[in-house]
This record gives sequence, C-alpha cells and structure tokens, in this order.
Amino acid sequence: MRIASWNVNSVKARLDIVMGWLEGDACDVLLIQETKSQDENFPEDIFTAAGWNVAFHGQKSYNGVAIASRLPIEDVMTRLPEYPAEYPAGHPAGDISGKEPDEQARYLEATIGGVRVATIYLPNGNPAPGPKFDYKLDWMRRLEIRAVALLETEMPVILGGDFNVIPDDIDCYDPAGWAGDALTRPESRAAFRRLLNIGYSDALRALYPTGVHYSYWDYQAGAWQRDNGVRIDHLLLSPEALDRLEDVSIDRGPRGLEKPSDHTPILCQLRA
DNA sequence: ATGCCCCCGTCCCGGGGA
Repeated sequence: MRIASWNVNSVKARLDIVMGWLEGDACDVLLIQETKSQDENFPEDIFTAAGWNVAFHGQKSYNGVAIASRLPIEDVMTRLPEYPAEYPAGHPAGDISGKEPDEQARYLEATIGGVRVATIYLPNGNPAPGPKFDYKLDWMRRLEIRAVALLETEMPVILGGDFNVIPDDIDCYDPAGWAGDALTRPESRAAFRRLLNIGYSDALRALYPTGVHYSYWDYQAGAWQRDNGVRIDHLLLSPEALDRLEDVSIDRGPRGLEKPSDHTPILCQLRA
C-alpha cells in the first residue's frame, strides 16, 4: 500500500493538479491538508467519479483536511479527542486540562486496509513567541497524547501531514535565517522529537538518514528555482508500520507545474 | 528591515500562510 501526504493549498484551486497526480497512479491513499473548503463545498463528486473514496473535514477559508483512498475509509474521526476525560491532569505531555476543544479543522483519522492513518495540519505558530505559538505547542501536546493511545492499539499507524516543523538544520536551506521562527524553535523541535521518542519513526530519515530532502518552497523570491526549500511534511510510522516500510520518496514533480501548491507530496510504500 | 506570492471571502482589501 502506497500512502502519500500533500498540503495542496486549496483543494478547489488545485483540483486539476491533484486529480492529475492521482490519475497517474501515484498512490493508494492520499492524506490532504489545507483544503480551505467547507464540507458542503468539497468537490466530493470529482473524487468519487474518478474512483476514489474520500473523507473530509473543513471550515471556511482556512485549514481543512481530507483523505482520498482507493480502499474503503472506515472509523473516521474528525478531530483530536476532546477535553477533559481523555486528558488527565499531570500527564507527562503537559497540563492541558480545562482548555477548550479545538475548533480548527486540522486533524482527520481513519482506518484503511488495516492501517490507522491520520492527516495532520499542524498550526504554523508564527509569530513566536505569542498566542499562536502557544496554540501550536498546545496542539502538539494533544497530538502526542493521541499518538500514545494509537501506539497502544498495536496497529500499524501513519501520522502524515504538514507538521510545520523543520526537524533539523539540514532540513532548511538557510538555518541561520530561520533561527527563531516557529518552525525551527527548540520548543517545536523538542515536541516533534517527543513523537519520535515515544516510538514513531520519521519515514524519510529511516531510509535516508543524512540527505537533503525538501517538501516546501515558498512562492516568493524564486524559492523553487533557487531550491530554497524546507522539509516540513512528514510521515511518522509506528513500529508496526515501520516493519513494513519498503520505500519513501518526495515527488518534486507537482511543485514545478503551473499554479502549483507550495508543498509537494511525500510518499511511502508499505509491504502487504 | 521589509516585501516578494498565493488563496479566500462577497471582496478590490485584509487576514493567513511558512
């Protein structure tokens, strides 16, 4: 099974590019972020007419996540679990008791072909420090708690999406220029690293420990032409998924098309 | 030091993105 993740920066503005990529038999499951589409406006018919099952959770203007799959999509969950029952005070991930549930459409989880997959659009967090950065870190704590619960199921799990975290300096064309940014700050990197420490593997680094592999290039200042990229789109695999990992790659093709997303797909293949 | 570019909404700007 081939599972991909792609921040498309508006599913409607990118519909032809996305459907073209899917029609090229690039993957079996696509985890989509930044659909920017309310559920009633999601182009569901286009996906189903092309033979794709689709699940989506959106809001007006911003955010929004979806999953397209050749196989049936089962047991859909459209957000991280709510407070407070699932989040006991004193949890090592941090004190998040008593906070309001997240109203932003950034998370969608489902079972496909026996694999539990989540499409994740993690908050950007800029400017940092500030309330948006606090929201990012809080969101990462809640994701970690869910990630622990998923490990305990002992299912193969893939957490895929736009994490808005540049894990290491090698994942950035200009680490000095990005110092202090919410995507590189030590708190963001530490929260990302905790996901690895509890048992998930960064699929790309599992197979390519040292190379430069970008997944995002800004629209501005000729970033794509200069290869001024960063690696912020990730596939995190539970041990049961890692055992089956056969291949991982980033497909730079869609980033070079006319009117592209600023992100390009990352893809992995699991043995049957 | 700042903006470059792109998308959305009911909209010819401002917010958000990364």
